[in-house]
Amino acid sequence: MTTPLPGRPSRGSNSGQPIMALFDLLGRRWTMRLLWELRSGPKSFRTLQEACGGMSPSVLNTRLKDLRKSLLIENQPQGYALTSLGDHLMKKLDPLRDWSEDWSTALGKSD
Amino acid sequence: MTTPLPGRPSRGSNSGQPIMALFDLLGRRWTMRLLWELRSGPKSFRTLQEACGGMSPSVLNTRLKDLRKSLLIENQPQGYALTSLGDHLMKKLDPLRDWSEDWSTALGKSD
DNA sequence: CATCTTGCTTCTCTTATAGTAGCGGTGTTT
DNA sequence: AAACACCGCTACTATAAGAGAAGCAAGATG
Repeated sequence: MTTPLPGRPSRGSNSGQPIMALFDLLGRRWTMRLLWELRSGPKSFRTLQEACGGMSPSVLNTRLKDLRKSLLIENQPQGYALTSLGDHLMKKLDPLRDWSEDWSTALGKSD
Repeated sequence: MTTPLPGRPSRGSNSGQPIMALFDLLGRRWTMRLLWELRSGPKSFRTLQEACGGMSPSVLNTRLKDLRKSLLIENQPQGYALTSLGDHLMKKLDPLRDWSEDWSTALGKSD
């Protein structure tokens, strides 16, 4: 499957609106999780794989490719790392942590 | 597949941390998109389907089920609508629209 | 009665992801 | 040099998720 990028139609959207491309990109298994794991600093391919519970290397590789194409991560000597663009995105996603706590409570599974 | 909920292990995470369950839930095709479409008010099954470019009714149905279980949407007389919980989540996701514009620019596809 | 819309269900086919194995390269230790 | 340990992958098969078309039962409308 092709990497979803703003400016060109994505899955279920022929408008090419950036937000739709973003949902298409993030709405794939492991994508948000991977970015989340990289918040704490660069990680190697295998470290990432372990951090994600032994996720399939084939999928990991395709995700890493997509995220690189999307300029959200880059391959540095220390390993894969968020770009400043990716870092900004994660900062936008950060409030989700608080929300998910409330969510947990609402569902009566309040840890 | 089972609906990911906080408090129980989700795909790639045996911790049951709410944020992981959230990523698991949102990291599925159409999920974020559906919530996004409901921001503007309640929509019927078929309206939603059209809004999402004719997405498969089978998938739509399972997503709606999942989102109801997760208390993010509910079935009202006017159609499917965000719960207050779902509405709060969308407010947290709203800054993504701005970010995606910057993203678009960075990729040189500035609309 | 006939016709429309709505919320689905059922079916088959294709695509995405999981899971295991292993390669070639680099660096370090013996 | 040989052995090991790591690295970023690639190739393969098996299963699960999603696409796409058809249609059905229930309710409203003519």
